[in-house]
Amino acid sequence: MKFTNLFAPTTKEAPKDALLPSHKYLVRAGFVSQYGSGLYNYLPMGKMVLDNIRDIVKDEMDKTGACEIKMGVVIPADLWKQSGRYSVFGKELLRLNDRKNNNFVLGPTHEEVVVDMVRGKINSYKQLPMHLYQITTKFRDEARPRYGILRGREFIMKDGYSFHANEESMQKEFDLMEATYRKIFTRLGLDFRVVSADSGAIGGSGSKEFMVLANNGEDDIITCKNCEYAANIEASIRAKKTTQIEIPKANMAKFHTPNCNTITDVAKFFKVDEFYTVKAVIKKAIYVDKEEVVIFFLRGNDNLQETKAQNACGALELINANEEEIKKIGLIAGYCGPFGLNESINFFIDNELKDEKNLICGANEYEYHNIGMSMLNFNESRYRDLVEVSDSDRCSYCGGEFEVTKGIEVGHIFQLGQKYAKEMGATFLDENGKTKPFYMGCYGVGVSRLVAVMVEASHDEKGCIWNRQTTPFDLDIIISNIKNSDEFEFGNRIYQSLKEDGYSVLLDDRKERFGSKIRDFELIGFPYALIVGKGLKEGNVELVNRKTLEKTSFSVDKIENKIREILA
RNA sequence: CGGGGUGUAGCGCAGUCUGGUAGCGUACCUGGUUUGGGACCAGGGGGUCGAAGGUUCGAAUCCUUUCACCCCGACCA
Repeated sequence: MKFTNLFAPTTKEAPKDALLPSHKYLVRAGFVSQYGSGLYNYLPMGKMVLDNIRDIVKDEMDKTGACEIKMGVVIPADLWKQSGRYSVFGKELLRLNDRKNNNFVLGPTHEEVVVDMVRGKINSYKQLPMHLYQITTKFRDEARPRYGILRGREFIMKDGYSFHANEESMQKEFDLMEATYRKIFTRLGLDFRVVSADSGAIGGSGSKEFMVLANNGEDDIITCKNCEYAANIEASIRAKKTTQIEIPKANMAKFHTPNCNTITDVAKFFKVDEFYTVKAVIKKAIYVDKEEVVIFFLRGNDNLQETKAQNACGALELINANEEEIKKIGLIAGYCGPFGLNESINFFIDNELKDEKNLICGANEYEYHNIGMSMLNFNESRYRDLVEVSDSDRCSYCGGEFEVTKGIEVGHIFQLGQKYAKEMGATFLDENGKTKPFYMGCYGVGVSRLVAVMVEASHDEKGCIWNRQTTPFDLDIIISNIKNSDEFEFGNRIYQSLKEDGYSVLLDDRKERFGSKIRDFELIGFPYALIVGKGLKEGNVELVNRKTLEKTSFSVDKIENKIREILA
């Protein structure tokens, strides 16, 4: 490709709203351009990178025996109603009507479509397992798109769906996909961690996320400094919290505690550690058809993990309850405790409080707390894991210290089980001729997001630094001055020769000054540049390594073999 | 969805308070001189000032409505 034929509008200045390096450089170097909130065009080089990533993903997927398909973007709402997700998915699901006023959605994910596709066509255990995947555009109407293509509304992902006759087969595929994803991200050259994750609205269990560690990540990751344990904070577990501080032994009693509506005040009042107090977090849970106030009880020195809390009560969403709502059901903010609650009130208690004694908690009476309380006699179903793990906690596997880091999610694999097949009536006959819903797994890779992640993981103050796996071109041949006929001819000759042998080269034949060309090379970030310039008079050209910015001089008769050797 | 901000040439911005011929940098076009780190000289093109309505002799500027984009938060299979 000649630069004069390439549409690559580079700029000196970044768009004012670009914050992250990946956003700035992808726009400045002419890889992508924005045309609406969370909507981006891929310019030629952006498309090349996207295709390079796509090819790696496809290659590894095909090796596992999965089949590539292509499902539509516009989906009849009825399919989403069958699975029940039409009402559950929330505002990220863009709903629209056609001319006949029928409801449709733009596909944010394709479980419904793929189940509908195989329903009635795969009807025997002999046809299983089967894995179908696609690499295509999705749409999620994000509340707040940001960070360029890292969190766009329209994006490209690889989503695969596997069908199985039993759980073992599903788990085997899950493990195969974990191994496959490791290969994909390793080939891309990324530093990633596989973490336990929350399954979110998609449902299912035992999901794992693939996280690229990055300061600009949107997810909090807990990693153990000592062992392999790593988890998204939404799903992380810890060794049970303990304390050396003396137990405030006391008989059950009620105390007048004026002005003690925070845990700090209560602990101070009784001169005990916050560890021995019970915190009540009052939330309003939103369900498909109703709302209710729910209370979550934790240790005074723990914080509520909202995703865990949401999962505990099965709500679509948790919001803060306001004072009026709290009052209305007879609760007193600041003095709320688990004992003596009205039977109609829904509440959950953190697992770690189970059977604990000598606790201080609100008495559900204005300015009164109970002391010497024991967490006995609550129904087992009240107990859930609710705490937010922090870096002061210890690993439940090895006792090691935790570290909290930021990560960008680039892959997520789920064991869906029979959820979708049951809801949508997708069944097969097993060995005994019995009707069974499929077991399913689903597996996603954020292909367009990876374009940004590659830059986020590899750039410097001058621009992008692409690796050989993803770069649009391996080599940029810079003709310093196209009016110098020797330079122009030599540049063209070596370009033709390499191109004919299938090397990925770009010839910068623009009528620009040397400075512009070298800066564009650094901004765009091809792995290598060949400078054909003033050294040519002495029979020399220079090879530049983008990563190190080192320039090495070679004689004109050796350079081509050298390049062939490097790019081999 | 809550709080805040910004819309003026392709891009980055000034002008708005205090109404009076729409500007600067950069990019672009033409000619010339340059040619190893984003050159210089000369000439030139490009705007319904986000949109609609109002006040006024006169609106980028004042008033009302509206749309878009961005930031913080909530949210994010």
